[in-house]
Amino acid sequence: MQLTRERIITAAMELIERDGANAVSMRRIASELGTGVMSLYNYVPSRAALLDGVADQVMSSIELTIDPGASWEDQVRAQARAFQQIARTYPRCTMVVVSRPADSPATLRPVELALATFRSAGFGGEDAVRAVRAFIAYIVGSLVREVGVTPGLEPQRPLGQDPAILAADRPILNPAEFPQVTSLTAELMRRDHDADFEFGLDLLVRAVADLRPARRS
Amino acid sequence: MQLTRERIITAAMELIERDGANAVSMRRIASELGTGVMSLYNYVPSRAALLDGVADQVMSSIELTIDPGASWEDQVRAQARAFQQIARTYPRCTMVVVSRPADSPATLRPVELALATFRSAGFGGEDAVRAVRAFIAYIVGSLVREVGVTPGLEPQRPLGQDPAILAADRPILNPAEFPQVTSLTAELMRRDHDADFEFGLDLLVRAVADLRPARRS
DNA sequence: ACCTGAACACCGTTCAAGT
DNA sequence: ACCTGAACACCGTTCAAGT
Repeated sequence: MQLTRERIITAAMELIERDGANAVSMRRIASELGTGVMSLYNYVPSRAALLDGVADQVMSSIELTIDPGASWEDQVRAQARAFQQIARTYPRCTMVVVSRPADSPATLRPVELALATFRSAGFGGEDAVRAVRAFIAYIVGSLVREVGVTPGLEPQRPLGQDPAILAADRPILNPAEFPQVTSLTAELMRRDHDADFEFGLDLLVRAVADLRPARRS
Repeated sequence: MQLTRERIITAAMELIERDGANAVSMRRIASELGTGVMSLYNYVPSRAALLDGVADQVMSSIELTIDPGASWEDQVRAQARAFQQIARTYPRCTMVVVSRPADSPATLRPVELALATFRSAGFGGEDAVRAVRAFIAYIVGSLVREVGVTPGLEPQRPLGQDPAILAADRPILNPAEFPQVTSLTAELMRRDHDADFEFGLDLLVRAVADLRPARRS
C-alpha cells in the first residue's frame, strides 16, 4: 500500500494510543507500516514535524457544532466541552497537542469561533481575546490534569485508574502538618473529571458574564 | 567531590534550564559531574525517578508566605502567583513539574494551604476541594501556555520570543475564514503573560467568592 | 558494600548509493 | 525523481566484574 503523510500520521496516533506516547519512534512507525525507516522521511521532514502533524490531526477532529439558538454562555460551554472531549477520544495524544505552540489553521479555528462568540455577545476585541485565553488556560490545565502523563508522555498508571493522592499504601502524611489533606481524603480521592471540569467552567462563564458591557441585540 | 542524590538533581535542573529539557540524559548528567554513567544509579533508581526528584525540588522552592491580615481572596491570589512564579524561575523545568502526578508531600503542601484558606473563608470541604482543583487547572494551563514546549520538552523558540500567532512570515490566513483572528491580530500578538494570568485569576476569584456560603468569623 | 566498564537493545538523522 | 541500507552519534539500563 502506498505510503502517504496521512498514513504515517495515523500510524503514529495509533501507536501513541496503544503503547503510550514515547513508543512513537520513527523506527516503530516504519515497521508498523512495513517500510524502511528512511522511507518516512520522504513524507515527513522530522520526528518533530510528525508530532506537529499529529497535533493538527487531533485538533481538526474537534467537532464544533454551533447552535445559533443557544445563549452565548451555552455556546461557550459547548465549545469548551468539545475541546475537553479530546481527552476522552485521544487521551494519550492529548499531551502532544497541549505541548505544541498553537498557530496552525487547525488550532486557530476553535479560537476564531470562540472570539466570534464573545464578540457577538457584545465583548470588545481586547476582552474577547483575554477571555479566550483564560478559557484556553483552564481547558489545557484540565486536560493535563486528567491525562496525567510523564515528560516522556507515558501515562504513569493505567488510564482511568485513580491518581491515588492518598492511597492506603502511600507513606502516611503527618496529620499535624497536613490537617486539611488528611481530613479531606475522601473528597480528594473521589475524582470525577467531568464534574470537576463543569465546576470550573461554570465559574469562568459566570465571571465573564459579569464583565459583559451593555447589551447588543 | 562526593556524589549525592541532591547534586545529581541539581545538575539535572541546571542542564534542563541551560540546554532545554531533552538534553537531560543520564550520560550528560554524569559527564557534567565527572562520573561514569552507572555511578548515578547508586543514588537514583532510574531516569524517571530523577525527573520526579526534579519536580519535587521545584515544588519545594515555591515560597508560600502567608499574610494573615489579608482577605481570603488576596491570600488565594498570592498563592496562585507563587505557583505561577515557577515559570519565571525555572521556565524549562516547568513542564517536568506539570506532567507528573502530584502526590508527594512537596506538591501536597500548596494544596494543604489552599484548602485551609478556603475552609477558613467558610467553604465546606467538598467545595474547597473543587475550588482548589479549578485553580490548579487554571494555573497549570497558564504555565503550559507560557512556557510552550515540545513533547520532547524543548522550547520551540528562544524563550521570551513571541509565539508569532500571526507573524508576517506565516502563511496568510484567509480573512473570510478567520475574520476575528485576522482583525484581532494586534491583540493576539500582544502577549503579556502576567496581565493574562491576573485577568483569569481575577475571574476565578470573583466567581468563587459568589459561591461562598454564610459568613464565618 | 559500593562502584563502574562493557554490552545490549534501542534512538533520530545524514549520506551516499541504488532504482 | 524517488527510495532506502549502512553508518554515526546518541539513548537507558542490565549485568558482571572490580574494589
